[in-house]
Amino acid sequence: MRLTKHTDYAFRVLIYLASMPEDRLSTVQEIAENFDVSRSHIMKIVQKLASAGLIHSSRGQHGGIRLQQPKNAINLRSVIELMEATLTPVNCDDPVCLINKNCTLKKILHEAQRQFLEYVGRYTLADLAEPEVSIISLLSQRKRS
Amino acid sequence: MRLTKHTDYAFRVLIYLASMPEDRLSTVQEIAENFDVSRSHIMKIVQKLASAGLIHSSRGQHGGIRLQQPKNAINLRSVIELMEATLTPVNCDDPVCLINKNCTLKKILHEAQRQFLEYVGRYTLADLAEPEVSIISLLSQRKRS
DNA sequence: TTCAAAAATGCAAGTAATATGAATCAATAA
DNA sequence: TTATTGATTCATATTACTTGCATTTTTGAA
Repeated sequence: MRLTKHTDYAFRVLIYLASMPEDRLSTVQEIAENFDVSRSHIMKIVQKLASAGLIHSSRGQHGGIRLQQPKNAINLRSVIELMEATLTPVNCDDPVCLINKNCTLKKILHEAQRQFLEYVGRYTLADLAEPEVSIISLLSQRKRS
Repeated sequence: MRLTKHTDYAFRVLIYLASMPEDRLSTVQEIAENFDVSRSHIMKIVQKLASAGLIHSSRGQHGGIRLQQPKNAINLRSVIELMEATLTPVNCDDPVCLINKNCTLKKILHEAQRQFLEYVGRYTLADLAEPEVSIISLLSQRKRS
């Protein structure tokens, strides 16, 4: 009962990009170094985010990535739904549960899950950015140490 | 983002027991056969449920297991909290996230998780039992086929 | 007292999902 | 044409989950 690290990283990448000046392009390399994770790994997350239209990427020299949408248009729920492979709380079919048809439990759990997502869906990336704390400064602190 | 099968099985076991006459003792063997899962596996789930006081077990010949509490006293939330190893939506410390301290995301996700549990907590095992559909009959159907 | 049934426990291993990285390809601007 | 950067593919590591086997302990019944 935990989000995958992919989802976690996706949020971190988005927050990172959101903390940058809008016109600045970041690179996968740069993010990977700051997060201390391999380039290819971050790339996978970036790929998904890009193919979903959340971030924009451009190749070539002086290429890079940036948010494609305004911060307040990137809903947290959509990020979770994009990144998580499974979002159903139980799998009644493996192994098949004979109570299945009239199962109230399934309904309850699904509704609870729906409420989870509904709540998260009230927020956007804009709600995560805390202007008074620059992430860039935090990251540069790390480099110094 | 899914409950473990342990939790799933725990619910199935509890529903099974709840469908039995109160004075009847079921055995792990019997449940394992009906669910088509190994005895030892069901045993582990039963162990946890027993040590938490949800079901009562007695050894020896003519021993077995049964609910220890009335159906309406067994809260679904407590079952989840008992069975799930991790109930925090994200792990900000692995790898450590530098945004950590002022992270609004963490707060949002935790609150969403809280709402999930709060909702599930409104129901008890009694809400899952559907008297008009006997589980026992469903199970015997399976045996026939 | 002995025996059989049942839970309790510990050990080991299989399996699937997740997480990670290396290497290579393709595009683009200087 | 070359350096930079995203895109893609492949392989592997790791972890959590799942399962089964073997043995022990308890308890009621013969």
